[in-house]
Amino acid sequence: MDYKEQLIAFFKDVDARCILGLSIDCVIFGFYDNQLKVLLLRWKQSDEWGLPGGFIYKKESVDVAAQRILEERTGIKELFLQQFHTFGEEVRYNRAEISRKLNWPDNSTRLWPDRTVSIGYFALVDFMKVTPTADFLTDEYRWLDVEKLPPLLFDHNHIIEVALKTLRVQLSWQPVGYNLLPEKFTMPELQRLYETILNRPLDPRNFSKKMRALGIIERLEEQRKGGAFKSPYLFRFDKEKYKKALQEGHLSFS
Amino acid sequence: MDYKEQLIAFFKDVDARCILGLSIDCVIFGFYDNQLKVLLLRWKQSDEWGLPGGFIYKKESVDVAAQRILEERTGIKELFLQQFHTFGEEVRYNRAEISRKLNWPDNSTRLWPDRTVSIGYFALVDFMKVTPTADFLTDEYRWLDVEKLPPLLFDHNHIIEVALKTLRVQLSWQPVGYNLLPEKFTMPELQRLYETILNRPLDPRNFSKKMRALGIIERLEEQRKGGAFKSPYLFRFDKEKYKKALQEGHLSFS
DNA sequence: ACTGAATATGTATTAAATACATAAAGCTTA
DNA sequence: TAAGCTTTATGTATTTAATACATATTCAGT
Repeated sequence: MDYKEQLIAFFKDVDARCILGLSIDCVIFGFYDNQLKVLLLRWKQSDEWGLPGGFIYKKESVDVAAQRILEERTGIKELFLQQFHTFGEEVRYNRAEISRKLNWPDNSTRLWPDRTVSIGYFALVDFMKVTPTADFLTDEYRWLDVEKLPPLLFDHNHIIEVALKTLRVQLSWQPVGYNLLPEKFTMPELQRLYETILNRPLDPRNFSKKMRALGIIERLEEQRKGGAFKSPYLFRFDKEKYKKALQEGHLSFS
Repeated sequence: MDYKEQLIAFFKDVDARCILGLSIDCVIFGFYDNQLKVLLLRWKQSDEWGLPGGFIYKKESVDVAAQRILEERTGIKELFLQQFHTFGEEVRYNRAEISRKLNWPDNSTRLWPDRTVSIGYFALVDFMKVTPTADFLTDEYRWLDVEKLPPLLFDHNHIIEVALKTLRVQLSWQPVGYNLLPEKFTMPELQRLYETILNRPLDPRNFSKKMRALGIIERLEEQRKGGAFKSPYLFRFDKEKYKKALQEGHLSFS
């Protein structure tokens, strides 16, 4: 089977098994090289980038579908995943244009409805734990800096903007930022993460004070050796205390 | 045409003109008698209550559809309306059960998909400006106290809970509460609104100080006469300043 | 004019956010 | 092996915001 035949078979399958006219788009955030990244994919046989997404099985909740899609693409099971907005503009894409850009055989590739409503989820993942797995629709996965995105397919630039805005609000509300770091991290790493997401510098003394006052991270005896300079202490996120604090509504961060 | 015929015709029309498997549910909040109310409807020929909702035309954005549905039902054009969550559980209702409860002719009333994903919007309206307009599907509209809701159809109790939670968070973030009051209101009225939504008492001196410090309401010379006691001053919401403050991100309220 | 029930308001206290500077560590290289 | 460079770690004073709290005023009704 060549690509075109595969495509046709794939969409036939999707149209049979999935809800029509409804999709999921995932904004997967990672943090690396002091920059906030989004995991994007390049469509087969094209130079077009877009968000990983997928469809919802007829017998599957939307949340479960989002989890499934993420797992398929990142290999990660446990992650911070949250619905943030549903995109229901009348015109979110031009079917013919998409077909052309993606080198799809013709408009009849599938029973595409004229429009698709898409439910947006964003995920916060530990960059290092992700092994993006391309499927036959995808040539390549790449982490791109959120500040330097090319024009993406569909309304994906807009979706990422909304996700980012939501992330910023949430960050000032609860310390979701942990999810972007490895299990053990240093205080400066955490600070740079916050600085990156909030897009402003923070004072190291005040930051450290505040984070530690939240009582949901613990400092380990261990230090990170091998850096060129003074060895920083490692910290670990205390999930138990975090959950407890969340339930009691004590968490807010500005 | 009797009701059953009307129903069949109606759903035939919906199925032809609207997106299948996707709906909108509106949680319309109002404030009256020192209580937060939700506008609910009683379905024709039944004792079952539920949220007003509707479907999205094939050529209509979801936001516009929500506005349209609200306007149809409340007569209000300008209102605070916001998408808050999309409900995509696999099982949100039992088609047979609903048909039975609503005395619909049989399961073939329409080409109902086995499931419907619903996009939730909530609206904040000035109770007094609303004239609920029943359509042929509806026997009655009624404002019910959010704290004393009967079991509703579908997952509507759940939807209201999520809306309420969102409203509380938003209230502590920006003073959306104005939208629930008439153009001119007194400080104690505003305070009781906040107390009701946040479900806790507030100190009148601190409350007044804080609200006035936000700089988005103005005290009028006018006082409300005729009450049995000391006449309270009237205040008015300054939309211009509010917008400006929002843009500059100055607004937060806890 | 007296009563009752709500309105209006100021100050002191506490807690949180902010501003700010220096010493210590660890690798590099001279 | 000492000096240098860069990063980490940390405390205190100041400002701002949140909280706690009590009394005089108004006006309809009697």
